[in-house]
Amino acid sequence: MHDNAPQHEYDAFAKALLDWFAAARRPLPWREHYTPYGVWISEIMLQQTQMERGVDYYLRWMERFPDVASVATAPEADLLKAWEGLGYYRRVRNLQAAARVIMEQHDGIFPDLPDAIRALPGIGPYTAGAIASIAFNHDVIAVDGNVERVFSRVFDIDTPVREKTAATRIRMLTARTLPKGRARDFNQALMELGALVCRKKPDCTACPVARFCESLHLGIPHERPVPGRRQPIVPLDVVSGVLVHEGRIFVQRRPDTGVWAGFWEFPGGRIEPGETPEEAIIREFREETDFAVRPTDKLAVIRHGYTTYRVVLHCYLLHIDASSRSAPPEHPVITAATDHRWATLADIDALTLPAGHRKLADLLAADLRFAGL
DNA sequence: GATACGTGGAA
DNA sequence: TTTCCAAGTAT
Repeated sequence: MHDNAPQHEYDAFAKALLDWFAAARRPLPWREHYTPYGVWISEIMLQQTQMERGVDYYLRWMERFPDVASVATAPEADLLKAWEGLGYYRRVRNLQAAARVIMEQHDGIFPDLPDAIRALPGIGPYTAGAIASIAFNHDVIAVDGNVERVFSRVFDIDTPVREKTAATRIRMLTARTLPKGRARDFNQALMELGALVCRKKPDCTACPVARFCESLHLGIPHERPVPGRRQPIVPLDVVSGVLVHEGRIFVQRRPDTGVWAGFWEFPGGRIEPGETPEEAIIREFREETDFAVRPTDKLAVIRHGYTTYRVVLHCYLLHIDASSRSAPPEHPVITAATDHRWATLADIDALTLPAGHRKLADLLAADLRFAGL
């Protein structure tokens, strides 16, 4: 298709897409009946998150927090725990902030006007459009990564879709294609097509709108969308220490800003150039707690990534080094945290940990050496 | 516009 | 194993 195609061409595209969606739509829990609260939670949860992972979290969340009021009044730690493992934890805090705005400024009723939805914390242009259309069937677009991919192929857009010219064009094309009164199904159909058919490796033989697709006609759908500049991945070697003293494990709470804000963790940090992991963990504990520690065992090497880092996490079992001056166990000198605890494994299970540290905690729980803890 | 912000699945 | 990236937002 071309931008200057006649309107009936756009309409035919929309009809083919809607007919396909009616048959191919996946039965997802938030599609059983469209409630504003359910659509909101699902949309926030699925931001930059794969569908399969989202479903389990969604069902547990709805069980635990069935409405806006329950989110507004819940302890933040409970919300965070329910979100543990999903990533982008700022979403949780924004969720609660938005819930409180809805309770206080909208009488507890989820707003239906696009501008009012957009004004809520954590809701940007995509999510505002998604809620306004999917929950309320308002005639507004919802352009996410799927829609950008689909349209970059259908209209053979040869510049990166995130750059302004292409982004503006895609939104104009989406608005022109959207059939009045059908935004709920149309927006979901476009995303569903991107998720099931027009994927990174497109399955054009199964595509209901193949006859409209310019890049397919040119034989280059796999060359669309044109990738933008990507951030380099930074490899990082990190140490983490499980300090055991009198049957308890030392954990600390991260600051309220930055990555994993407010999360609990085993102390540690980056291995500096020229440093062994053992030297690094001793230094980190001295810096962060003023404890003198002695590594007694290497527990694991855990690989995980976060945002633009690829981390190798070297994990050590530690004890207080009686031969060195150390802060007393009950009075660490906390410099990198807002709180600390001498915890049992059951305590740790109930805290919220970053994924890498949660893996370490799970290893401890399965290790007979820690059976009494 | 660039960057911070997580995680695990897929290839 | 490494790389890419999935229903983005805030700053």
